[in-house]
Amino acid sequence: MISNSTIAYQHHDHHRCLNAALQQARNLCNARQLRLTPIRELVLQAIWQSHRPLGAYKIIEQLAAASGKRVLPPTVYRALDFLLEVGLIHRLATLNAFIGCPFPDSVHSDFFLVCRECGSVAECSAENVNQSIAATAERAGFVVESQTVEILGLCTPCQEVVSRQGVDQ
Amino acid sequence: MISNSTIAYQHHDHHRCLNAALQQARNLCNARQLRLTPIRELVLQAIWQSHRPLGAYKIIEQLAAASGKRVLPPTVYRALDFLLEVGLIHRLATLNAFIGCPFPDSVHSDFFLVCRECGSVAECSAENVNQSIAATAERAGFVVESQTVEILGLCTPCQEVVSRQGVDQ
DNA sequence: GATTTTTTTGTGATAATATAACAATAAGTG
DNA sequence: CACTTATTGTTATATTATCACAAAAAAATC
Repeated sequence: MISNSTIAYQHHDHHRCLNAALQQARNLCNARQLRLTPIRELVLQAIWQSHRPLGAYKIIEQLAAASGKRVLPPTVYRALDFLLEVGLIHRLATLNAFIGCPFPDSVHSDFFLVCRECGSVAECSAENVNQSIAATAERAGFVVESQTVEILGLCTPCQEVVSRQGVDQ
Repeated sequence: MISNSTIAYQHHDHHRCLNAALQQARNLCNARQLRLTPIRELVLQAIWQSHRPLGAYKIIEQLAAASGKRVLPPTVYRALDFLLEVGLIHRLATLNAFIGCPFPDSVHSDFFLVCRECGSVAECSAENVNQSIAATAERAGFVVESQTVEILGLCTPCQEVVSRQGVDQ
């Protein structure tokens, strides 16, 4: 299992996440002769502000607030399309929002653990999940091409918070 | 594994699906003292026109075309909310569309096999998938509350069609 | 280095999906 | 019947996403 769940839900020096992500993105684009233009990098940066997924219009607000750039929807969506294509970000279908990929170098079909309390999302790549899906699909005569797996629940820190609230009531 | 994949993707007498679904819905609502009002039933009927998921605005068109009813979005969305709540339909996050539940009586956490070629969707309930997800989530210290699993690929009949097209080119 | 081609971005308009707020009606209850 | 609750009607609007075409920037070619 590959996962960033131990980091995503805990207090941590998030600048390191951000910087690592940006550096990885630059390296990856360099290696593949892709252009990480200023807008694309700004969008990626906005998304990596936290481990909470960000909607396209929130990104627009972010860019306006942080860098004074006023970009319009098509520009942001084009940057998002690029980042999705390259694998630097993912789109969460259940949230209509985007999140940075912590391990963009390895090809993986992954799933997401969405905490309903703090909103943070961790990404997991687990072979047994992929295999059980593929096996079950096969039994139905179905050939898998891509999968969307998004799990809603509670991360470790929020489990405590919620159970305390339960006790208090 | 519970699944309607053998029916959904094949030619079949779909009236039986439709009638069975409507009858199940009436029984279920009766048993639970819920009101399957005309609009709710019409919406359910529209959704069960096929095994292809239907968007909310397509449902509105359907109702206008089939029964001459001109309903507005909030009405349809309220009917959809009711049907979702009761478990008579599901919403597919990747498609922003709704599909009838073939086995609404049993509580299940299920996943969906979406054929990219014909658009039909089968529903599967497989314990091994749920277990592998739960187990992997647990390893990440995450408590699962609900899950969204949508698989895109090719159903059995469409595999043949697509491979023939490949040969022809 | 100037010209051409390709890629990327800007801009206005609009499509597609979904909800808020409040009024009107219908159904259930004492 | 009077009253309460649940459901539907209606207007307006929020949210997410795309189309079409012009402008600008970068890359490729001569």
